[in-house]
Amino acid sequence: MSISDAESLVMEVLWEKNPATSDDVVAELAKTTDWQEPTVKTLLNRLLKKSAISAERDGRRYLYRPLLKRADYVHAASTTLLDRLFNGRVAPLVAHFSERRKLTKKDIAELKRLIEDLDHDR
Amino acid sequence: MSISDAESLVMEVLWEKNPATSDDVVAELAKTTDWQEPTVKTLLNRLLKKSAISAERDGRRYLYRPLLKRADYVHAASTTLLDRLFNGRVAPLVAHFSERRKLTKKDIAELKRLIEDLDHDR
DNA sequence: AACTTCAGATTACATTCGTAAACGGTAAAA
DNA sequence: TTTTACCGTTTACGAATGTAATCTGAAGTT
Repeated sequence: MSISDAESLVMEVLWEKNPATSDDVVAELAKTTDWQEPTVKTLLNRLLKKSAISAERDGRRYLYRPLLKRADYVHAASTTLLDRLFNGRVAPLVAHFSERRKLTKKDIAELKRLIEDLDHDR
Repeated sequence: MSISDAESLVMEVLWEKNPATSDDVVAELAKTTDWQEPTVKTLLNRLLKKSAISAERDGRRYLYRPLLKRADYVHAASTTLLDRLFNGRVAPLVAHFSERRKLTKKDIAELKRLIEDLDHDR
């Protein structure tokens, strides 16, 4: 069962603030979307049904927590993209962005360090 | 108007064989999916409507050609993912795969060369 | 000229998604 | 204790998507 785009915005909020009440989530998403309260509640419920989050009663409300870890979600999404578009490999993606001149100086510096470190400790 | 997952498989075929008849596409996709002929034709029509491909009459059939370039599609999809998950930057994605030990030796070698080249010609 | 075939066009239909309104029960207030 | 408010639950509904069957018209065959 996969997380839709809209649902992933809710997950992002919970990854930032854990746990959160539905009001927290509504408030946070109001900053970046036009979603009404019922919309956010629907998304919370769909995520519950998918076991991507948990809900623990706290008096009259619930505290929602992410069950799915962000890193795992990121990994799944990234791997899917790499598989579909770059034969599952990272270097071709970097090459693509390089060709398009979309690597910032910062990117290049970071990549350099990364590669050096990798080369060393092995 | 965006290209759905199923539609993108049709595009991949057209990027490989350009132009292609619907039969070509059906035959090619039969290797990797269970799709019936009408399914593929529906997808071709939806892509036509989206102007992602063109159709030129050739006797009784059509020759289909991609209008959308693969590199552009790849770029749009990759950018969307980077923006949503890595603040729009490439290096953090590479770092993520590095942490997960998903960089192959080949990746590392290629990245090294890439970075060296980038460092030089500028 | 009538019959058949084949490709594209039209129609179909269940599911997921985005977006939200309406309902209902329990805690708080009067 | 009756009323109100609030929060979660249920229902809604159009658009997109995955998947395909059926219709139609023109081309080929007899």
